[in-house]
Amino acid sequence: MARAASTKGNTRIQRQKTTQILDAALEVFSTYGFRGSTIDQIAAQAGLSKPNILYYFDGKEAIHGVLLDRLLHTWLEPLEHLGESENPVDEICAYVTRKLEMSRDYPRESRLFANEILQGAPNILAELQGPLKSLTDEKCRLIQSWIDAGEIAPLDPHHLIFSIWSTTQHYADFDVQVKAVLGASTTDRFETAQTHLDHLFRSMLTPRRTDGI
Amino acid sequence: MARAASTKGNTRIQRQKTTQILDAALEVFSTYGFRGSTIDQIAAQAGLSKPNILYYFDGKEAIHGVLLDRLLHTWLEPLEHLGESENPVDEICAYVTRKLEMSRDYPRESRLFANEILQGAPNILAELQGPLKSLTDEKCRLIQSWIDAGEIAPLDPHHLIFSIWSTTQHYADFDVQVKAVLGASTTDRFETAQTHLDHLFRSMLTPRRTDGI
DNA sequence: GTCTATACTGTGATAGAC
DNA sequence: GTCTATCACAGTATAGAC
Repeated sequence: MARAASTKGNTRIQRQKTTQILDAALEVFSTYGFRGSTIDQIAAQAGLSKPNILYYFDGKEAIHGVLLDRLLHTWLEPLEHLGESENPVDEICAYVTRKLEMSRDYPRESRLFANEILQGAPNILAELQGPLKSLTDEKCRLIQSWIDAGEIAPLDPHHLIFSIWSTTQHYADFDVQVKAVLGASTTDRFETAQTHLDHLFRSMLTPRRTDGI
Repeated sequence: MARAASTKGNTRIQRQKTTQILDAALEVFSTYGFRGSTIDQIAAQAGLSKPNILYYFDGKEAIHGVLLDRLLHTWLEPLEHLGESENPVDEICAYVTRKLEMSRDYPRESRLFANEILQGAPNILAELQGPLKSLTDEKCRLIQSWIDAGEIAPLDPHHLIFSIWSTTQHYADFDVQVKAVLGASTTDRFETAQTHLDHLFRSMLTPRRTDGI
């Protein structure tokens, strides 16, 4: 994977402009996808000239690559902290909450990731099969141990995680649809979603005496 | 919305080729997005020449428009049938199953839709705010009546629907990630998902005597 | 109706002045 | 280090032969 980042990060102004460009690129790439974005758009968004962008980065692909690199770190971080306290149900629900907060606070990152996966993950497939799979497998073993101890209801850990990812990221990736369907008064959609998702996963995770439903 | 479809559908061969082109375009658009796709790719996929494609459709956008039109009809159809039998919980779970089957059988349509929404729904925003919202609101009133009758647990109907859409479509839109994380033996992922999602929503929907969790 | 050849436009990237 | 001007190419679409 060509991940040729900007080699210019020495002076204060250089770091400032690099940040400025990456922020603009995140805005553009997350909205229009990689192919749908042009350097002109990024330049306009950043308030810089096109050649100036290309002075700081070795082309459009390089900017995209840097964004993806940073993204993966940010994205895996909440999952890494899963299981550091005691109560398993609360622990998983806290992870749900954290993921939903990320959809609210970093929707552009979520959409950048979604765009990449949707189109076959051409640039991060190796990371998915490597670091992401390792971390997920590790957390699935933890969840399985909670199941074996009877602390949460029996379920498939991998699919539980898929459900958490999909329901929370939906509020960032499909925000246009969410707002269209909710119509007026969408300002509290994240609060309502929080209550709903907490209820959803708590229902499923809480063990019951009568196992059969 | 420019929805200039092919006006050529009279002879047998014309209908055949139109279908052939639309199928090829669905394959390409769903994989690379609108901007990421070229007429060359569609032509190659369809086994036709580029000018031949443009003889049948008034440009790239027209093909995309026809696909989106057909998609919306297909996509809303399962939701329209929600509530035609008796048991509310089974009814909603059947809808979940139907949606999951669609992710399995029509992943390209799902990704085409996801691509469009993700990038702000430039071509179907009106349909989301109109037909989709109307239908969703109607079904939410139905769900609310089930809640009022105590037949399912109290919850937010809109967010329940969001959860159903996101969890089921995840298996089409994020299939690359699902397969990467599951690693080997991913052939039964839809069966496992089916069991998991049925359990997930059934847990949430089934009313309890003791209301507090 | 379908093809070959080609015009036109948008976009990524570079050269060279300042 | 940053800009203006420009190149080179890919991609949409059309003209005209057959």
